[in-house]
Amino acid sequence: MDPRQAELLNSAIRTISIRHRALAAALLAPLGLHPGQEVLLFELHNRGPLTQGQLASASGCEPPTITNSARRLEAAGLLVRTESPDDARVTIVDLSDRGRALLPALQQAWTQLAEQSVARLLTTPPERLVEDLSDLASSLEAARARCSPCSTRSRSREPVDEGVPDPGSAPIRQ
Amino acid sequence: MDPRQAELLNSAIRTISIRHRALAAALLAPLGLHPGQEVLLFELHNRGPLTQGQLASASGCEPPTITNSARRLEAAGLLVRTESPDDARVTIVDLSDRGRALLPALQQAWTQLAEQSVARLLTTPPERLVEDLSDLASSLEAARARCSPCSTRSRSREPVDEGVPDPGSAPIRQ
DNA sequence: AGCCTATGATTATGCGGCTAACCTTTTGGG
DNA sequence: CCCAAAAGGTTAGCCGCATAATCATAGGCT
Repeated sequence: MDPRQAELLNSAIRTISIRHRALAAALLAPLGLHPGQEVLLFELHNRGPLTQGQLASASGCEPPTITNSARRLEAAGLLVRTESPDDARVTIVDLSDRGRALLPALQQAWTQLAEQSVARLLTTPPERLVEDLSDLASSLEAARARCSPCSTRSRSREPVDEGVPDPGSAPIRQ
Repeated sequence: MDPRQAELLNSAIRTISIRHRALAAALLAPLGLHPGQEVLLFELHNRGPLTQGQLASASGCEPPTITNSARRLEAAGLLVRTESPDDARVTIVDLSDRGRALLPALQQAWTQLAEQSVARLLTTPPERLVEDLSDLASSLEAARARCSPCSTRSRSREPVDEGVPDPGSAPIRQ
């Protein structure tokens, strides 16, 4: 791919990520929520009580993220976490009454977010934009699915000897 | 806007943000970089030495973010920060030799990121996707510019009565 | 039964990003 | 000339999100 096009694509995605999140923050703040938290509430609303693992995959993030976010939302009184009676490992999370009461306003904020996001489009019909974004989202999800099984290989208890860890081949860590 | 469409739009943007970042992390890790850091290096490469403030607006994030990221990149030896001789307040940041040496590999990773992002598109021509994403990015940038100067006034606020500090009207903070 | 693995969740740690508050240096009036 | 306002950065604190390591329970297999 042309490096110029690549740069355009990556930069556009970065801008969209940051600005959409900022807009979400502004619209969710009156409801006492941070961006990302609303997704958990929506998933619980649409699918009913969920295991934290289910909530993780439903919301597209990793289990530790759910642990922390669910804890905060529980402290805020918006959801309840209970131990499963069937399996002592799993914790089931569900909306609380306060959480449920928040949903209409949340739905409204969610709609405003989308409206304001596309309000200044110059050349793109919103319907086509949604289709293209969904297509891109699927493409990225597929890329992830293809890359993931390679690294998540046969986890035997015996630690695999990887040789000498390359000192320059990992992200900076301070 | 139709709530269904709004949900599709917001969810797609969320998925794109998370997955694109994850893919970037995977491609940048061999170079010792985290997603977001490459942007600073590219900007310095394309525009020459910059003030941290200029770097902030060029990279689309806030000054405190630059302070921390630039510090880490300096610690990694990829860039240099020097006090401006003209103005004791400003610090000028520029690529180091090591940072410059990293650019070709960075350019390659950046291109791979874009290629892999669009590799599984089903119905969307990549050129159109780039155009639409750029349009959306501009729209969101414009929304930000519009919301920033005015203090959220013009809308009629029916839900919350301004006057008593509502204990639930700010993001959850623990 | 006994062990070994798989699974669900949590802890620890780190990064990018943000806002609010603060410090320092410049600058612009009176 | 001096002092107040503006401008550039940093600090402190928080959140979402991630990976790696750990803990605890469930399940399978001999």
